[in-house]
Amino acid sequence: MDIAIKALAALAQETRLTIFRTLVQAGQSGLPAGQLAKELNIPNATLSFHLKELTHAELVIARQESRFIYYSANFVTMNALLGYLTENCCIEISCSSAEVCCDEKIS
Amino acid sequence: MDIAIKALAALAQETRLTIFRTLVQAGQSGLPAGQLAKELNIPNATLSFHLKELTHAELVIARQESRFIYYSANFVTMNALLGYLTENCCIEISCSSAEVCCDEKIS
DNA sequence: TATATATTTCCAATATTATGGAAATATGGA
DNA sequence: TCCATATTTCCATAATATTGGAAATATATA
Repeated sequence: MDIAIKALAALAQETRLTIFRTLVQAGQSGLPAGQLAKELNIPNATLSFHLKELTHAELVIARQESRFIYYSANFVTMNALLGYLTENCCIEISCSSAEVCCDEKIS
Repeated sequence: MDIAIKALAALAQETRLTIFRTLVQAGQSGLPAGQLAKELNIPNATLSFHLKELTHAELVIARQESRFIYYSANFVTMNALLGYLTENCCIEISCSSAEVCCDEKIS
């Protein structure tokens, strides 16, 4: 539950939801911070703050690559969140296995 | 997106997530405010505040019944939220129709 | 109408979050 | 080592959220 709350809180903010959606679209490889900042027109300091929040909620993964830091969406956590919400929405209601998307079996 | 953010923000808070989960378990009929307060051991004023937040986010529905006000989970909004998250998590990834639960076809 | 019960509003204190400029830090290449 | 680039930390400010006690409101029953 704590994990779910952290993830929900991380996504419940326009700037961060936009960042996350952009990263989802960018796929597994993700994007470097600078490019994100340019693309979304967000000051570096602000972006850094929000990326830290997302990373702390484990919704985003950072990896260093030469002098760039690439950020990418963490589909595992997103899956877990959807699973949690689905379970807690479906209790005692015949709920067909609301299968979750974005399995790790990708690439 | 605005709607999603409101719903996420509403659920991203321990007290409210607990309230919501309790209401989900209570099913369609829901629970009166007083019983919720007793059950969860939350001061009336605090509960009222959070119920207002949840109602404002359309995650909860209030209906008057004699002198009680029954609150119940709004499965339609919850479905929409799950749909939104699923879509925005699945872009460009072969994602089988992650069918949503809790359809309104109940009762 | 008077009374008991249910719920909300009001209020003030406290805590948390968001923002962006400027300075600091890290990294790789010349 | 020195320089340019990428990213983060630091800081102050402003905005927003959470909490619960007390008073106000609504509703049903006698």
